[in-house]
Amino acid sequence: MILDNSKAIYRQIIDDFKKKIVRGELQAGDRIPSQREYAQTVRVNPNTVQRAYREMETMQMVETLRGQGTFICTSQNMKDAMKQEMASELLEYFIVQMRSIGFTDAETVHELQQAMESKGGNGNDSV
Amino acid sequence: MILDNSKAIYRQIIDDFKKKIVRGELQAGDRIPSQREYAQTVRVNPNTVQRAYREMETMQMVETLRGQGTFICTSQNMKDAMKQEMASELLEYFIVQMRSIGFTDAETVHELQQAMESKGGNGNDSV
Amino acid sequence: MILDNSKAIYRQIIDDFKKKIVRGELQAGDRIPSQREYAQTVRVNPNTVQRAYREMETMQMVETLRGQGTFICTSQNMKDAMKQEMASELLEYFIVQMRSIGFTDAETVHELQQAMESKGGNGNDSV
Amino acid sequence: MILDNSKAIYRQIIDDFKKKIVRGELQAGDRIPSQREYAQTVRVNPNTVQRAYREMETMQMVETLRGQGTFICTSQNMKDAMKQEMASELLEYFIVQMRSIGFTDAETVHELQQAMESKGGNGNDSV
DNA sequence: GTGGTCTAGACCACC
DNA sequence: GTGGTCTAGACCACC
Repeated sequence: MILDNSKAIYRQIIDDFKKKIVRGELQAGDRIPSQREYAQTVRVNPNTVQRAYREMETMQMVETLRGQGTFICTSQNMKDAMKQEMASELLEYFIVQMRSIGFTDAETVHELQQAMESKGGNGNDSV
Repeated sequence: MILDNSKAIYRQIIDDFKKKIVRGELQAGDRIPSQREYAQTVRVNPNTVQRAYREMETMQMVETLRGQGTFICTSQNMKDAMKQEMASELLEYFIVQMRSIGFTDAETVHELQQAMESKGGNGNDSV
Repeated sequence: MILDNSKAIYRQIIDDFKKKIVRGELQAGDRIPSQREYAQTVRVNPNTVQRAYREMETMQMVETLRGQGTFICTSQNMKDAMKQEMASELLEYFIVQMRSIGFTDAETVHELQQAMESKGGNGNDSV
Repeated sequence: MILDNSKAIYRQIIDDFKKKIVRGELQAGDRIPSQREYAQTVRVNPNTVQRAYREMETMQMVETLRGQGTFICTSQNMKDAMKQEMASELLEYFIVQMRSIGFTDAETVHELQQAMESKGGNGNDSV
């Protein structure tokens, strides 16, 4: 994972796990690295990792089993909510930026459809 | 302007000027801050600013008159090209991200149209 | 390579590579010295060499592969253009100087032809 | 006068006077600056200027009248010789460079004639 | 004041 | 090892 300073590091850590869960790279029951491990690989202060893990526990994204480690425990509902939340952020950013450089909403939709075609379908549209 | 470390500083400076030009905040003939001024306000080394300005000169976004300053000199063609380039980047990022979290292209278009409505038109669609 | 202060060092470096390419001493695919190596041999700051290399990259004279080095990548078209550009500079300088010391153009041509003979052909004129 | 370090400074000083004489900017009888004046305006060590002036005196390009200054004293013969010498240097350099970038002598002559035309006659060819 | 060049040296990413 | 970015600061040329 690559960190930047656009937002707090612990937030970036959480968002990274969210992405992996929504994308299906991590599933309920999967073990994630220990805080110590994680802190070492990402070169981040262990306290920062602890804060991220604690918040994920509060949100019920993960659960910690003493002596065993930390595990993903997202329900389907939670995954759906996270997916919608991430989509909202992407949509918000996309709309604001396109408007700010002078595209009308209609133009933006048109450009989007064209770009999707030229980039090839994502396979989900096929029968 | 706020800097992060997601990309090189000199690149961020260039992109910021591009945005301002495409948005019409800066027009051909406008003088931009001197290298030293700019460096002071964004707290960056003058050499870094100079690199950004030099590359903008190469791209013919600006022209510099020694002893006088640096001036915007973008043609309409160049503005159009920059607008399209910026749109392409936004589209690319948006499409890739939405696909990666499991939206089909059709769903993405639908979500976009809904989000646009709920955020209010951008004024360009109205009569 | 010998540096003087008639023009910027980075320009002299670029011009030296141009000459070598036009003369065929360097060909597409050839690796040129690393920035550090070059800086040491000509006793110049690595940053100055990097600026020269970077501008050559922009001009598409070379391409750089991070971690591997910098390589000549001039097309035949580019070589022809560089050759003509160098010739133009030489011609411009020669004509201006000869005129300034009082030679008519006809006299200059005559002097040139005489000098060529006395210096021996360049081998390309012979049968 | 602009100095570079391509050759010894005193040589550059002499050559500069030669040029001015051959071009007619300086004529026999004209007074040139005192050594002290010259050293100040060109920001050069007075000893260097002295060496240049002394050599010009030896060559009989100038003569120094005690208490009055230094004066140009070139004969027509000397001017012709200097003109020819300067031409030789220009020719030598031009021929070598054009050959080195791959022009045959015939091509060089052709390019020269074309360049002379496109730059307009020097006025000496007219009736 | 303005921009242009250069040095010295740090730290990073990729190989 | 390679190139890429950035800082700090000097000195120059043009206005």
